[in-house]
Amino acid sequence: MLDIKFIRENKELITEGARKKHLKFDVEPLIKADDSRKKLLASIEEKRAEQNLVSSRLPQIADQEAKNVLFAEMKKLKEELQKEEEDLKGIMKEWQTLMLAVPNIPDISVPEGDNDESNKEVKVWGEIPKFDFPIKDHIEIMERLDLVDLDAGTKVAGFRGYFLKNEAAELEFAIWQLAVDLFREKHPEYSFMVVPSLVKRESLLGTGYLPQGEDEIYKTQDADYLAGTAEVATMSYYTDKILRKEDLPKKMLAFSPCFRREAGSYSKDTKGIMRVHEFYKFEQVILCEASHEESVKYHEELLLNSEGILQAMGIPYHVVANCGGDLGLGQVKKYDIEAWVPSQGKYRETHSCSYFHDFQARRLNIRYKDTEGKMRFVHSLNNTAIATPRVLIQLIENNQQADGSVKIPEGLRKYMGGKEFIGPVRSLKN
RNA sequence: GGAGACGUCGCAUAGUGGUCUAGUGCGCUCGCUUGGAAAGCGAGUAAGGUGAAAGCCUUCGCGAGUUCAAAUCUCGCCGUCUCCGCCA
Repeated sequence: MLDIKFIRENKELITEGARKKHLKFDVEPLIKADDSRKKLLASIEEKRAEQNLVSSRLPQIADQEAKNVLFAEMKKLKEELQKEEEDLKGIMKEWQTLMLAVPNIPDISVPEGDNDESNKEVKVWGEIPKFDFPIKDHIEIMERLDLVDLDAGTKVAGFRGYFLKNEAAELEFAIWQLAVDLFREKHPEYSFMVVPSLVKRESLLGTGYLPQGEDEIYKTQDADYLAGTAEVATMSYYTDKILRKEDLPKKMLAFSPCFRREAGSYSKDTKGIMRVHEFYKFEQVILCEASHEESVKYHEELLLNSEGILQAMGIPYHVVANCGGDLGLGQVKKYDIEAWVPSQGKYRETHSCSYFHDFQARRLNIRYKDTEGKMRFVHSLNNTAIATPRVLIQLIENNQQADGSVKIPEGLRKYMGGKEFIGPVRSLKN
Protein backbone atom coordinates (compact mmCIF):
# COMPACT_ATOMS: atom_id res chain seq x y z
CA MET A 1 0.00 0.00 0.00
CA LEU A 2 1.18 3.50 -0.79
CA ASP A 3 0.29 6.79 0.88
CA ILE A 4 -2.84 8.26 -0.71
CA LYS A 5 -1.28 11.72 -0.54
CA PHE A 6 1.76 10.44 -2.41
CA ILE A 7 -0.49 8.80 -4.98
CA ARG A 8 -2.44 12.03 -5.54
CA GLU A 9 0.73 14.03 -5.96
CA ASN A 10 2.55 11.50 -8.16
CA LYS A 11 -0.02 10.13 -10.54
CA GLU A 12 2.47 9.99 -13.42
CA LEU A 13 5.00 8.05 -11.34
CA ILE A 14 2.35 5.48 -10.40
CA THR A 15 1.17 5.11 -13.97
CA GLU A 16 4.73 4.78 -15.23
CA GLY A 17 5.50 2.21 -12.50
CA ALA A 18 2.47 0.12 -13.42
CA ARG A 19 3.51 0.24 -17.07
CA LYS A 20 7.01 -0.98 -16.20
CA LYS A 21 5.54 -3.82 -14.17
CA HIS A 22 3.19 -4.66 -17.04
CA LEU A 23 0.19 -4.28 -14.76
CA LYS A 24 -3.14 -2.87 -15.80
CA PHE A 25 -3.78 -0.04 -13.40
CA ASP A 26 -5.66 3.22 -13.84
CA VAL A 27 -5.13 5.73 -11.05
CA GLU A 28 -8.13 7.91 -11.96
CA PRO A 29 -10.94 5.83 -10.37
CA LEU A 30 -8.98 5.91 -7.13
CA ILE A 31 -8.58 9.70 -7.27
CA LYS A 32 -12.31 10.02 -7.91
CA ALA A 33 -13.14 7.72 -5.00
CA ASP A 34 -10.77 9.70 -2.81
CA ASP A 35 -12.41 12.97 -3.80
CA SER A 36 -15.80 11.61 -2.72
CA ARG A 37 -14.28 10.23 0.47
CA LYS A 38 -12.78 13.58 1.44
CA LYS A 39 -15.90 15.55 0.61
CA LEU A 40 -18.20 13.23 2.52
CA LEU A 41 -15.83 13.01 5.47
CA ALA A 42 -15.72 16.79 5.80
CA SER A 43 -19.50 16.97 5.85
CA ILE A 44 -19.77 14.16 8.39
CA GLU A 45 -17.22 15.72 10.69
CA GLU A 46 -19.04 19.03 10.58
CA LYS A 47 -22.28 17.33 11.63
CA ARG A 48 -20.56 15.41 14.38
CA ALA A 49 -19.02 18.61 15.71
CA GLU A 50 -22.51 20.14 15.84
CA GLN A 51 -23.84 17.05 17.59
CA ASN A 52 -21.05 17.10 20.15
CA LEU A 53 -21.51 20.77 20.84
CA VAL A 54 -25.26 20.51 21.49
CA SER A 55 -24.78 17.36 23.55
CA SER A 56 -22.34 19.07 25.85
CA ARG A 57 -24.71 22.02 26.39
CA LEU A 58 -27.93 20.07 26.84
CA PRO A 59 -27.52 19.11 30.51
CA GLN A 60 -27.22 22.79 31.45
CA ILE A 61 -30.53 23.71 29.85
CA ALA A 62 -33.38 23.80 32.33
CA ASP A 63 -36.23 24.85 30.09
CA GLN A 64 -38.02 21.69 28.99
CA GLU A 65 -39.56 23.43 25.97
CA ALA A 66 -36.13 24.46 24.65
CA LYS A 67 -34.87 20.96 25.29
CA ASN A 68 -37.60 19.39 23.25
CA VAL A 69 -36.82 21.66 20.32
CA LEU A 70 -33.18 20.60 20.47
CA PHE A 71 -34.09 16.92 20.76
CA ALA A 72 -36.08 17.21 17.54
CA GLU A 73 -33.27 19.05 15.77
CA MET A 74 -30.71 16.55 16.88
CA LYS A 75 -32.83 13.67 15.77
CA LYS A 76 -33.04 15.17 12.31
CA LEU A 77 -29.29 15.83 12.26
CA LYS A 78 -28.67 12.26 13.25
CA GLU A 79 -30.77 10.93 10.40
CA GLU A 80 -28.77 12.97 7.91
CA LEU A 81 -25.58 11.84 9.55
CA GLN A 82 -26.56 8.19 9.36
CA LYS A 83 -27.33 8.48 5.69
CA GLU A 84 -23.98 10.08 4.96
CA GLU A 85 -22.17 7.47 7.07
CA GLU A 86 -23.85 4.77 5.06
CA ASP A 87 -22.71 6.42 1.83
CA LEU A 88 -19.18 6.73 3.20
CA LYS A 89 -19.09 3.05 4.02
CA GLY A 90 -19.78 2.21 0.40
CA ILE A 91 -17.16 4.64 -0.82
CA MET A 92 -14.58 3.34 1.68
CA LYS A 93 -15.09 -0.19 0.47
CA GLU A 94 -14.38 0.84 -3.08
CA TRP A 95 -11.52 3.08 -1.94
CA GLN A 96 -9.86 0.24 -0.04
CA THR A 97 -10.18 -2.19 -2.92
CA LEU A 98 -8.57 0.33 -5.24
CA MET A 99 -5.84 1.18 -2.71
CA LEU A 100 -4.87 -2.49 -2.40
CA ALA A 101 -4.41 -2.66 -6.16
CA VAL A 102 -1.95 0.23 -6.41
CA PRO A 103 1.44 -1.21 -7.36
CA ASN A 104 4.63 -0.05 -5.71
CA ILE A 105 7.00 1.83 -7.99
CA PRO A 106 9.94 -0.19 -9.33
CA ASP A 107 13.44 1.20 -8.92
CA ILE A 108 15.07 3.03 -11.83
CA SER A 109 17.67 0.23 -12.05
CA VAL A 110 15.03 -2.45 -12.72
CA PRO A 111 15.37 -3.69 -16.33
CA GLU A 112 12.50 -3.22 -18.75
CA GLY A 113 10.73 -6.37 -19.83
CA ASP A 114 7.63 -8.51 -19.62
CA ASN A 115 8.88 -11.83 -18.24
CA ASP A 116 11.94 -13.64 -16.92
CA GLU A 117 13.55 -13.69 -20.35
CA SER A 118 14.29 -9.99 -19.87
CA ASN A 119 15.99 -10.47 -16.52
CA LYS A 120 19.54 -9.16 -16.53
CA GLU A 121 22.51 -11.19 -15.33
CA VAL A 122 24.50 -9.16 -12.81
CA LYS A 123 26.83 -11.70 -11.26
CA VAL A 124 28.23 -15.17 -11.99
CA TRP A 125 29.93 -17.49 -9.50
CA GLY A 126 31.49 -20.93 -9.77
CA GLU A 127 32.62 -23.23 -12.52
CA ILE A 128 30.00 -24.96 -14.60
CA PRO A 129 31.08 -28.59 -14.35
CA LYS A 130 32.20 -30.48 -17.45
CA PHE A 131 31.20 -34.13 -17.63
CA ASP A 132 33.01 -36.77 -19.69
CA PHE A 133 30.09 -39.16 -19.42
CA PRO A 134 26.39 -38.95 -20.34
CA ILE A 135 24.73 -37.00 -17.53
CA LYS A 136 21.47 -37.89 -15.86
CA ASP A 137 18.83 -35.60 -14.43
CA HIS A 138 18.12 -35.44 -10.71
CA ILE A 139 15.13 -37.75 -10.97
CA GLU A 140 17.09 -40.59 -12.49
CA ILE A 141 20.04 -40.15 -10.16
CA MET A 142 17.88 -39.96 -7.08
CA GLU A 143 15.63 -42.87 -7.99
CA ARG A 144 18.61 -45.11 -8.74
CA LEU A 145 20.13 -44.25 -5.37
CA ASP A 146 16.79 -44.67 -3.61
CA LEU A 147 16.81 -41.04 -2.52
CA VAL A 148 13.33 -40.15 -3.67
CA ASP A 149 10.04 -41.94 -4.25
CA LEU A 150 7.81 -39.90 -6.50
CA ASP A 151 5.30 -42.69 -7.16
CA ALA A 152 4.66 -43.04 -3.46
CA GLY A 153 4.51 -39.25 -3.25
CA THR A 154 1.75 -39.13 -5.83
CA LYS A 155 -0.05 -42.06 -4.24
CA VAL A 156 -0.02 -40.55 -0.76
CA ALA A 157 -0.02 -36.80 -1.34
CA GLY A 158 -1.27 -36.41 -4.90
CA PHE A 159 0.16 -34.46 -7.81
CA ARG A 160 3.64 -33.06 -7.09
CA GLY A 161 3.92 -35.19 -3.97
CA TYR A 162 7.29 -36.64 -3.00
CA PHE A 163 9.08 -38.69 -0.40
CA LEU A 164 12.73 -37.93 0.27
CA LYS A 165 14.61 -40.96 1.51
CA ASN A 166 17.89 -41.99 3.01
CA GLU A 167 20.78 -39.62 2.20
CA ALA A 168 18.43 -37.14 0.50
CA ALA A 169 16.62 -36.70 3.79
CA GLU A 170 19.98 -36.47 5.53
CA LEU A 171 21.12 -33.92 2.98
CA GLU A 172 18.16 -31.73 3.81
CA PHE A 173 18.97 -31.83 7.51
CA ALA A 174 22.60 -31.13 6.63
CA ILE A 175 21.70 -28.12 4.51
CA TRP A 176 19.58 -26.64 7.28
CA GLN A 177 22.33 -27.24 9.76
CA LEU A 178 24.86 -25.60 7.45
CA ALA A 179 22.62 -22.55 7.12
CA VAL A 180 22.21 -22.33 10.88
CA ASP A 181 25.95 -22.64 11.46
CA LEU A 182 26.81 -20.08 8.79
CA PHE A 183 24.47 -17.52 10.29
CA ARG A 184 25.55 -18.30 13.83
CA GLU A 185 29.18 -17.72 12.85
CA LYS A 186 29.03 -14.99 10.23
CA HIS A 187 25.79 -13.15 10.89
CA PRO A 188 25.09 -13.49 14.61
CA GLU A 189 22.86 -10.39 14.59
CA TYR A 190 20.10 -12.38 12.89
CA SER A 191 17.55 -13.83 15.31
CA PHE A 192 16.44 -17.36 14.59
CA MET A 193 12.73 -18.03 14.47
CA VAL A 194 10.41 -20.89 13.72
CA VAL A 195 7.18 -19.32 12.52
CA PRO A 196 3.63 -20.45 11.73
CA SER A 197 2.67 -21.48 8.24
CA LEU A 198 -1.01 -21.51 9.10
CA VAL A 199 -1.89 -17.83 9.04
CA LYS A 200 -4.85 -15.50 8.93
CA ARG A 201 -5.98 -13.63 5.88
CA GLU A 202 -4.76 -10.29 7.30
CA SER A 203 -1.18 -11.56 7.34
CA LEU A 204 -1.31 -12.33 3.64
CA LEU A 205 -3.00 -9.02 2.87
CA GLY A 206 -0.37 -7.27 4.92
CA THR A 207 2.55 -8.83 3.11
CA GLY A 208 0.97 -8.20 -0.28
CA TYR A 209 0.12 -11.77 -1.34
CA LEU A 210 -3.60 -11.07 -1.20
CA PRO A 211 -6.08 -10.10 -2.51
CA GLN A 212 -4.63 -10.71 -5.97
CA GLY A 213 -3.04 -14.13 -5.27
CA GLU A 214 -6.05 -16.06 -3.97
CA ASP A 215 -5.58 -18.98 -6.41
CA GLU A 216 -1.99 -19.55 -5.41
CA ILE A 217 -2.66 -20.13 -1.70
CA TYR A 218 -4.21 -23.05 0.17
CA LYS A 219 -7.15 -22.19 2.38
CA THR A 220 -8.58 -24.15 5.31
CA GLN A 221 -12.18 -24.75 6.31
CA ASP A 222 -11.64 -22.17 9.07
CA ALA A 223 -10.74 -19.58 6.39
CA ASP A 224 -7.10 -19.58 7.45
CA TYR A 225 -4.39 -19.95 4.84
CA LEU A 226 -1.20 -21.95 4.42
CA ALA A 227 1.57 -19.47 3.73
CA GLY A 228 3.97 -20.00 0.88
CA THR A 229 6.84 -18.44 2.79
CA ALA A 230 7.95 -17.67 6.35
CA GLU A 231 8.08 -14.02 5.32
CA VAL A 232 4.32 -13.81 5.92
CA ALA A 233 4.36 -14.77 9.59
CA THR A 234 7.71 -13.12 10.29
CA MET A 235 6.54 -9.75 8.97
CA SER A 236 3.17 -10.13 10.65
CA TYR A 237 4.88 -10.73 13.97
CA TYR A 238 5.47 -6.97 14.00
CA THR A 239 1.92 -5.95 13.02
CA ASP A 240 0.83 -2.73 14.80
CA LYS A 241 4.18 -2.49 16.59
CA ILE A 242 6.01 0.74 17.20
CA LEU A 243 9.70 -0.12 17.21
CA ARG A 244 12.47 1.93 18.71
CA LYS A 245 14.90 3.43 16.25
CA GLU A 246 17.78 1.92 18.21
CA ASP A 247 16.31 -1.53 17.60
CA LEU A 248 16.57 -1.14 13.84
CA PRO A 249 17.52 -2.93 11.73
CA LYS A 250 15.68 -6.06 12.85
CA LYS A 251 17.17 -9.09 11.15
CA MET A 252 15.49 -12.47 11.25
CA LEU A 253 16.24 -15.92 9.96
CA ALA A 254 12.92 -17.73 9.99
CA PHE A 255 12.20 -21.37 9.27
CA SER A 256 8.87 -22.77 8.16
CA PRO A 257 7.20 -25.30 5.94
CA CYS A 258 5.88 -23.59 2.80
CA PHE A 259 2.79 -24.44 0.78
CA ARG A 260 2.03 -23.37 -2.76
CA ARG A 261 -0.81 -24.45 -4.98
CA GLU A 262 1.19 -23.72 -8.14
CA ALA A 263 -2.04 -22.89 -9.90
CA GLY A 264 -1.45 -21.86 -13.48
CA SER A 265 1.79 -23.78 -13.71
CA TYR A 266 0.33 -27.19 -14.44
CA SER A 267 2.50 -27.79 -17.45
CA LYS A 268 5.70 -26.49 -15.85
CA ASP A 269 8.24 -28.69 -14.11
CA THR A 270 5.75 -31.46 -13.53
CA LYS A 271 8.39 -34.06 -12.83
CA GLY A 272 10.77 -34.42 -9.94
CA ILE A 273 11.20 -32.02 -7.04
CA MET A 274 11.56 -28.74 -8.92
CA ARG A 275 8.09 -27.43 -8.26
CA VAL A 276 6.35 -29.02 -5.29
CA HIS A 277 3.33 -28.06 -3.21
CA GLU A 278 5.11 -28.47 0.09
CA PHE A 279 8.68 -27.58 0.97
CA TYR A 280 10.88 -26.06 3.66
CA LYS A 281 12.62 -22.76 3.76
CA PHE A 282 14.85 -20.55 5.85
CA GLU A 283 13.83 -17.02 5.01
CA GLN A 284 15.75 -13.85 5.84
CA VAL A 285 13.66 -10.83 6.77
CA ILE A 286 14.93 -7.35 7.56
CA LEU A 287 13.07 -4.32 8.90
CA CYS A 288 15.10 -1.14 8.63
CA GLU A 289 14.81 2.64 8.77
CA ALA A 290 12.76 4.35 6.11
CA SER A 291 15.52 5.32 3.73
CA HIS A 292 16.15 4.14 0.21
CA GLU A 293 19.89 3.91 0.90
CA GLU A 294 19.29 1.63 3.89
CA SER A 295 17.02 -0.60 1.82
CA VAL A 296 19.59 -0.87 -0.95
CA LYS A 297 22.37 -1.58 1.54
CA TYR A 298 20.49 -4.44 3.18
CA HIS A 299 19.25 -5.74 -0.14
CA GLU A 300 22.86 -6.33 -1.13
CA GLU A 301 23.61 -7.83 2.28
CA LEU A 302 20.75 -10.32 1.99
CA LEU A 303 21.99 -11.34 -1.42
CA LEU A 304 25.54 -11.92 -0.17
CA ASN A 305 24.31 -13.99 2.78
CA SER A 306 22.50 -16.37 0.47
CA GLU A 307 25.38 -16.51 -1.98
CA GLY A 308 27.52 -17.58 0.95
CA ILE A 309 25.36 -20.62 1.52
CA LEU A 310 25.51 -21.72 -2.12
CA GLN A 311 29.25 -21.09 -2.12
CA ALA A 312 29.69 -23.22 0.98
CA MET A 313 28.07 -26.03 -0.98
CA GLY A 314 30.09 -25.29 -4.12
CA ILE A 315 27.03 -24.87 -6.32
CA PRO A 316 27.59 -22.67 -9.40
CA TYR A 317 25.05 -19.88 -9.77
CA HIS A 318 24.37 -16.50 -11.24
CA VAL A 319 22.32 -13.56 -10.03
CA VAL A 320 19.78 -11.78 -12.19
CA ALA A 321 18.07 -8.43 -11.69
CA ASN A 322 14.44 -9.17 -12.38
CA CYS A 323 12.72 -7.08 -15.00
CA GLY A 324 9.64 -4.96 -14.33
CA GLY A 325 7.18 -7.57 -15.53
CA ASP A 326 8.70 -10.13 -13.18
CA LEU A 327 8.17 -8.03 -10.03
CA GLY A 328 5.38 -8.51 -7.50
CA LEU A 329 2.86 -5.80 -6.73
CA GLY A 330 4.78 -4.47 -3.72
CA GLN A 331 8.35 -5.08 -4.81
CA VAL A 332 10.65 -2.19 -5.68
CA LYS A 333 13.48 -4.37 -6.90
CA LYS A 334 14.28 -8.05 -6.95
CA TYR A 335 17.28 -10.25 -7.52
CA ASP A 336 16.87 -13.93 -8.19
CA ILE A 337 19.71 -16.31 -7.56
CA GLU A 338 19.59 -19.13 -10.09
CA ALA A 339 21.80 -22.18 -9.71
CA TRP A 340 23.11 -24.34 -12.52
CA VAL A 341 21.08 -27.39 -13.54
CA PRO A 342 23.29 -29.54 -15.82
CA SER A 343 20.46 -31.70 -17.25
CA GLN A 344 18.62 -28.58 -18.40
CA GLY A 345 21.73 -26.70 -19.43
CA LYS A 346 20.57 -23.58 -17.65
CA TYR A 347 20.34 -21.77 -14.35
CA ARG A 348 17.14 -22.28 -12.33
CA GLU A 349 15.84 -20.13 -9.50
CA THR A 350 16.76 -21.07 -5.94
CA HIS A 351 16.48 -17.70 -4.19
CA SER A 352 14.45 -14.53 -4.48
CA CYS A 353 15.67 -11.34 -2.86
CA SER A 354 13.49 -8.26 -2.78
CA TYR A 355 12.80 -4.99 -1.03
CA PHE A 356 9.52 -3.16 -0.62
CA HIS A 357 10.26 0.25 0.88
CA ASP A 358 7.27 0.87 3.22
CA PHE A 359 4.70 -0.97 1.09
CA GLN A 360 4.32 -3.90 3.50
CA ALA A 361 4.86 -1.81 6.63
CA ARG A 362 1.92 0.43 5.71
CA ARG A 363 -0.38 -2.54 5.33
CA LEU A 364 0.86 -4.15 8.54
CA ASN A 365 1.21 -0.85 10.41
CA ILE A 366 4.81 -1.35 11.54
CA ARG A 367 6.37 1.93 12.62
CA TYR A 368 9.20 3.58 14.52
CA LYS A 369 10.03 7.05 15.77
CA ASP A 370 12.75 8.74 13.76
CA THR A 371 15.33 11.22 15.09
CA GLU A 372 12.89 14.14 14.92
CA GLY A 373 10.33 12.13 16.89
CA LYS A 374 8.20 11.61 13.80
CA MET A 375 6.42 8.29 13.32
CA ARG A 376 7.53 6.51 10.20
CA PHE A 377 6.80 3.20 8.57
CA VAL A 378 9.78 0.86 8.48
CA HIS A 379 11.20 -0.49 5.27
CA SER A 380 11.10 -4.24 4.74
CA LEU A 381 13.17 -6.72 2.77
CA ASN A 382 13.43 -10.44 2.45
CA ASN A 383 15.40 -13.16 0.76
CA THR A 384 15.50 -16.90 0.77
CA ALA A 385 18.39 -18.16 2.86
CA ILE A 386 17.99 -21.72 1.63
CA ALA A 387 14.99 -23.71 0.45
CA THR A 388 14.75 -27.47 0.21
CA PRO A 389 14.24 -29.77 -1.57
CA ARG A 390 14.65 -27.72 -4.77
CA VAL A 391 18.33 -27.00 -4.19
CA LEU A 392 18.95 -30.76 -4.01
CA ILE A 393 18.49 -30.76 -7.79
CA GLN A 394 21.49 -28.54 -8.35
CA LEU A 395 23.43 -30.14 -5.54
CA ILE A 396 22.97 -33.65 -6.85
CA GLU A 397 23.21 -33.02 -10.57
CA ASN A 398 26.38 -30.93 -10.35
CA ASN A 399 28.05 -33.57 -8.19
CA GLN A 400 27.05 -36.67 -10.12
CA GLN A 401 29.73 -39.21 -10.93
CA ALA A 402 30.19 -41.57 -13.87
CA ASP A 403 29.24 -44.59 -11.75
CA GLY A 404 25.93 -43.04 -10.71
CA SER A 405 27.04 -42.01 -7.27
CA VAL A 406 26.97 -38.43 -5.97
CA LYS A 407 29.85 -36.60 -4.38
CA ILE A 408 28.88 -34.76 -1.24
CA PRO A 409 30.24 -31.18 -1.22
CA GLU A 410 32.95 -30.69 1.36
CA GLY A 411 30.99 -28.05 3.25
CA LEU A 412 28.21 -30.54 3.98
CA ARG A 413 30.24 -33.60 4.91
CA LYS A 414 30.57 -32.81 8.57
CA TYR A 415 26.77 -32.81 8.77
CA MET A 416 26.64 -36.15 6.94
CA GLY A 417 28.78 -38.10 9.35
CA GLY A 418 31.89 -37.43 7.26
CA LYS A 419 30.49 -39.30 4.27
CA GLU A 420 32.02 -38.32 0.90
CA PHE A 421 29.77 -40.08 -1.58
CA ILE A 422 26.17 -41.17 -1.89
CA GLY A 423 26.21 -44.51 -3.61
CA PRO A 424 26.92 -47.02 -4.96
CA VAL A 425 23.59 -47.64 -6.59
CA ARG A 426 21.24 -49.25 -4.16
CA SER A 427 18.18 -50.01 -6.25
CA LEU A 428 17.63 -50.21 -9.97
CA LYS A 429 13.98 -49.54 -10.50
CA ASN A 430 14.00 -49.51 -14.26
C1' G B 1 -16.57 -29.38 24.17
C1' G B 2 -19.26 -27.08 28.99
C1' A B 3 -19.40 -22.94 32.74
C1' G B 4 -17.71 -18.28 34.41
C1' A B 5 -14.74 -13.73 34.41
C1' C B 6 -12.40 -10.11 31.69
C1' G B 7 -10.59 -6.91 27.23
C1' U B 8 -9.54 1.29 28.96
C1' C B 9 -3.70 6.11 26.50
C1' G B 10 4.00 1.83 26.74
C1' C B 11 2.64 -1.26 31.48
C1' A B 12 -0.76 -1.56 35.76
C1' U B 13 -5.35 0.17 37.24
C1' A B 14 -10.01 3.79 38.10
C1' G B 15 -14.30 4.85 35.62
C1' U B 16 -21.45 1.43 35.17
C1' G B 17 -25.48 7.16 30.64
C1' G B 18 -23.94 13.98 30.10
C1' U B 19 -18.95 17.00 35.07
C1' C B 20 -14.41 11.61 30.56
C1' U B 21 -11.42 17.36 26.15
C1' A B 22 -10.54 9.25 30.06
C1' G B 23 -8.34 9.98 36.45
C1' U B 24 -4.22 7.72 39.21
C1' G B 25 0.41 4.88 39.77
C1' C B 26 4.72 2.95 37.25
C1' G B 27 7.84 3.82 33.21
C1' C B 28 9.86 7.54 29.98
C1' U B 29 11.43 12.90 28.68
C1' C B 30 12.73 17.77 30.32
C1' G B 31 13.67 21.18 34.32
C1' C B 32 14.87 22.43 39.57
C1' U B 33 18.19 20.52 43.26
C1' U B 34 23.59 18.20 43.43
C1' G B 35 30.67 18.11 43.04
C1' G B 36 28.08 13.91 40.50
C1' A B 37 24.08 10.67 41.27
C1' A B 38 19.79 8.79 43.99
C1' A B 39 15.67 10.61 46.45
C1' G B 40 12.48 14.75 46.36
C1' C B 41 9.85 18.63 43.75
C1' G B 42 7.73 20.69 39.12
C1' A B 43 6.26 20.17 33.99
C1' G B 44 5.34 17.03 29.98
C1' U B 45 4.09 12.18 28.06
C1' A B 46 -1.09 7.97 22.45
C1' A B 47 -2.05 7.57 17.44
C1' G B 48 -4.63 8.81 13.00
C1' G B 49 -7.49 12.25 9.79
C1' U B 50 -8.38 17.42 8.20
C1' G B 51 -6.71 22.43 8.09
C1' A B 52 -2.19 27.98 6.57
C1' A B 53 -3.26 28.14 11.71
C1' A B 54 -6.50 28.13 15.76
C1' G B 55 -9.30 24.35 15.87
C1' C B 56 -12.39 20.31 14.58
C1' C B 57 -13.15 14.89 13.90
C1' U B 58 -11.97 9.61 15.02
C1' U B 59 -10.11 5.64 18.21
C1' C B 60 -11.70 2.75 25.53
C1' G B 61 -10.87 -5.42 21.50
C1' C B 62 -14.08 -5.44 16.64
C1' G B 63 -19.01 -4.79 14.52
C1' A B 64 -24.19 -3.65 14.95
C1' G B 65 -28.08 -1.46 18.00
C1' U B 66 -30.78 1.69 21.96
C1' U B 67 -30.42 7.19 23.13
C1' C B 68 -30.73 14.10 22.02
C1' A B 69 -26.03 11.91 24.27
C1' A B 70 -22.32 5.39 25.07
C1' A B 71 -15.81 3.51 27.82
C1' U B 72 -20.57 2.97 30.55
C1' C B 73 -26.88 -0.18 28.34
C1' U B 74 -28.34 -4.41 24.52
C1' C B 75 -26.91 -8.09 20.74
C1' G B 76 -23.20 -10.59 17.68
C1' C B 77 -18.06 -11.65 16.78
C1' C B 78 -12.84 -12.00 18.14
C1' G B 79 -9.24 -12.59 21.93
C1' U B 80 -7.37 -13.58 27.02
C1' C B 81 -7.77 -15.91 31.78
C1' U B 82 -9.98 -19.46 35.45
C1' C B 83 -12.60 -23.97 36.50
C1' C B 84 -14.63 -28.66 34.53
C1' G B 85 -14.37 -32.41 30.69
C1' C B 86 -11.25 -34.78 27.02
C1' C B 87 -6.30 -35.81 25.28
C1' A B 88 -0.86 -36.01 25.36
